[in-house]
Amino acid sequence: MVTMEEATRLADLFRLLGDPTRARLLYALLEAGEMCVHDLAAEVEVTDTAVSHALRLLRTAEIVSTRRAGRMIYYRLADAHVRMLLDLSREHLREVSDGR
Amino acid sequence: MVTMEEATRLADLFRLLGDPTRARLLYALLEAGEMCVHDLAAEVEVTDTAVSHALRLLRTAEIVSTRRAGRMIYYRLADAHVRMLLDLSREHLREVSDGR
DNA sequence: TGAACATGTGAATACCTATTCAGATGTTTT
DNA sequence: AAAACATCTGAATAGGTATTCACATGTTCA
Repeated sequence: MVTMEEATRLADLFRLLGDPTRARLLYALLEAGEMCVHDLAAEVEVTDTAVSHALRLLRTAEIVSTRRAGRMIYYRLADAHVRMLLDLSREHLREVSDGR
Repeated sequence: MVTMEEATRLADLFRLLGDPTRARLLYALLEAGEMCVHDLAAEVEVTDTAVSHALRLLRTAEIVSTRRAGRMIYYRLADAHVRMLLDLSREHLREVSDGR
């Protein structure tokens, strides 16, 4: 069973993935493994500031984690569950798309 | 690789799951298999109208599908991918919660 | 120490969206 | 046909949020 509180937290999780910028950031990380803010901004084609705001939300929710190296901060997906979630979703979408 | 268009569609998918009402509806369906609008409204504790609006979004996105039986319309999760996605997410959340 | 670089922060705006209300559609029952 | 029921629809409002701008923080290198 899923309690109301649990449903709220699940919705919170999904809502974080439910933004094009954040989704692109996460899939970029899924592919690359690790990236710094500036490179993520270039890849996703938004400003550094927007990326920073987006990453903060993902960091707070423990969807991504960080590693500092000099003045750069490298971001990566937090754990295997997140990777599986992104992977499964992408697969789902591609199979659904096939049927068109 | 994930194209920009694909990322947009993935975000669209996640955004639909990223609302407490819709999340509760989906997890109710994951458990029960099939439910009519009125029972869903009772389970999730919102008005029939709000449920109807929510279900329309999920239906349009092919996340749920329907079956008419008399004057009632039964909703169910559209496919196995959706069920896996919900299941995996719930598992993720529960494991993360353990670490507190 | 100071300049250049990488990232983070806070406030403001503009857009999006969930819910509500009133009423419409379609279905069954008598 | 009319009443009762189940669901849907459209418009309006209220609340949330992504982006931008200006600036702050922290780090390296000369």
